[in-house]
Amino acid sequence: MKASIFHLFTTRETPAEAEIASHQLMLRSGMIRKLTSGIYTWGPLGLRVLRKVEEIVRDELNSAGYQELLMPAVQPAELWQETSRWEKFGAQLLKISDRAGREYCFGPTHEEVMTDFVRNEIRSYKQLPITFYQIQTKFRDEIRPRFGVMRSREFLMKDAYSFHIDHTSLDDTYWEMYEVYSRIFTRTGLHFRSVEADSGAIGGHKSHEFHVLADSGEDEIAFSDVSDYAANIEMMPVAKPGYERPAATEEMRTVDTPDAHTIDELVSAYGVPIEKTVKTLIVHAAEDQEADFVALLVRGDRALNPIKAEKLVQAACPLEFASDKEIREAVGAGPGSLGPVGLTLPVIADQEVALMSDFTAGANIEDKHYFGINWDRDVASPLTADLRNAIEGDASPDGKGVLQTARGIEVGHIFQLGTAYSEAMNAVVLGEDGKSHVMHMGCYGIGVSRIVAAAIEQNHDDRGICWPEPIAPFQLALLPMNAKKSYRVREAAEKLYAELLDAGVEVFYDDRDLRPGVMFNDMELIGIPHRVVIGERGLDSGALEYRYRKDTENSEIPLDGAVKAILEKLGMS
RNA sequence: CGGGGUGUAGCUCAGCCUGGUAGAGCACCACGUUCGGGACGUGGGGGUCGUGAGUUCGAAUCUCGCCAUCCCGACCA
Repeated sequence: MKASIFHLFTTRETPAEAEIASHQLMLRSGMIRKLTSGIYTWGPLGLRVLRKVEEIVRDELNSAGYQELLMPAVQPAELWQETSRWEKFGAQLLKISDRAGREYCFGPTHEEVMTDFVRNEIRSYKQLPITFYQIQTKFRDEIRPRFGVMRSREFLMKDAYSFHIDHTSLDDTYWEMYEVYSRIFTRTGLHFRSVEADSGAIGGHKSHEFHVLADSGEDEIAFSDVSDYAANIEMMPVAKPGYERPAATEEMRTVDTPDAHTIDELVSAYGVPIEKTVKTLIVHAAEDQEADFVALLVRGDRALNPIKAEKLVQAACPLEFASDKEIREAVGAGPGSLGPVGLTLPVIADQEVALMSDFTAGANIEDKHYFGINWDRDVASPLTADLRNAIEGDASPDGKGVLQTARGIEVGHIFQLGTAYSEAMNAVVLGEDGKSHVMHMGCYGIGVSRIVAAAIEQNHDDRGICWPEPIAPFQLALLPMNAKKSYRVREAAEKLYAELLDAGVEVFYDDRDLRPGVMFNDMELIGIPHRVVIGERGLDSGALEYRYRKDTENSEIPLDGAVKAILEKLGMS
């Protein structure tokens, strides 16, 4: 590709709207342009990267024997009503209607359409298992799109669906897909980690996420420092503490605490050790409960895990915190003065809280706390559950080692759906026994456009992007110095360019009449992995200059046999 | 949805407080000088100042509404 005919539009300044490195660099390099909130155009440069990622995904899935197809983006409401998701999916579902007033949505995912396709196509267990996939534009009306294509509303996704006669077959394909995903992410050249995950609203049984590791990631994952055990922090269980509750040593007493409405204030103003504090969170109760609210207790320095909390039978799902007003009406005191003693609401304590003694919590009286509270003596022992987030240093739930944490960007997710959709949509096949069987299903997603952003997040420096070679927009940048003035340079560059193209190299030949500094900066910004410079200086000594994007020093390549030497650098010989 | 911020040229921003008829840098066009790490000079094109109303002799500037956009939102108990 010649730069003179390629739309390269780089900027020196960082657009004000971009917060994180990948978003800034994608805008500065001209890979993407925003059309409107959460909706982006992929420019020629960005599209080359997107296509590279897509090709790796497609190639591995095809190799595994899965079949590509392409489904409509616009889907009729009736299909979604069959599974009740027309309502359940909520505001993320972009609903549209046609001229006759018929309702549709722009597909955020394709379980319904795929299940409909398969129930019409597949009649016999002999045709199973079968897996279809597509690479297609999805739309989810995110509450808060951000970070460019990292969390956009319109995005490119690979979604695959497998269909099975029974759960055993589903399990086989699930683990096969797990391996395929591992190969895909390995091939992109990114550092990733798979973790056990919450299957979330989609439901189902088993689920794993694949995360690209990056400090700016929105997800936190936890893993054992010695075993393979890893899970999203959302669902990482916390092991029951192995110790007994210490005996009470203090009497419970009421303390006026007008200055303490937060745990931090309690600690700083009254010298209470934070691990002796308990915070009380009031959430809405599930509809079938007698009480309207439930109190959840976690230690003052712990974070409530909302996923664990909403799985409690007593709590509403999705989790909803009580408002200030509701708390005052139900308890008689406001946030900042709440605690288990004298509380008339059902109480569920984190398992660790139940083992605390001599602790401090709000008195349910405005501006008062109880110090030296002990279970059984001052207040009945509560129901307990695992309610808090795991943190670094906790024992690994598999009993091996301690947990470490890292931040990640979720780029892949695989689920065992079971029969949730096939049952609702009556997707059945005839079995060996001559009877109808509801098919078992798996679904498997990869955020293709998100991978591009994640790759940059993981691979950049202060000069720009440092593409992993498998997904770089070009392999090599060929930069002639002052070609307009020097016939020799121009000739040599043109010749080398032609030879490299012949050899199948994806070369970006910068034939623009620009000062060298501009070329260097552009090439480093857009992150082309290999760079070859041709100048008068080098031609005099019979050499080309070579530099790898992540290096800081040049090396020389003899002009004689330069193509062969370059191919070696590119790993193509 | 709640809170906060911002809307002025393609981009980054100044001007607004204290009303007087729109600016800079980058980018773009032309010419010249430059030419191995984002050159310089001269000349030029480009903005109904988000939008609607109001106040005023006069509004980018003051007032109100609307729209768009960005950031934050259990961690408080």
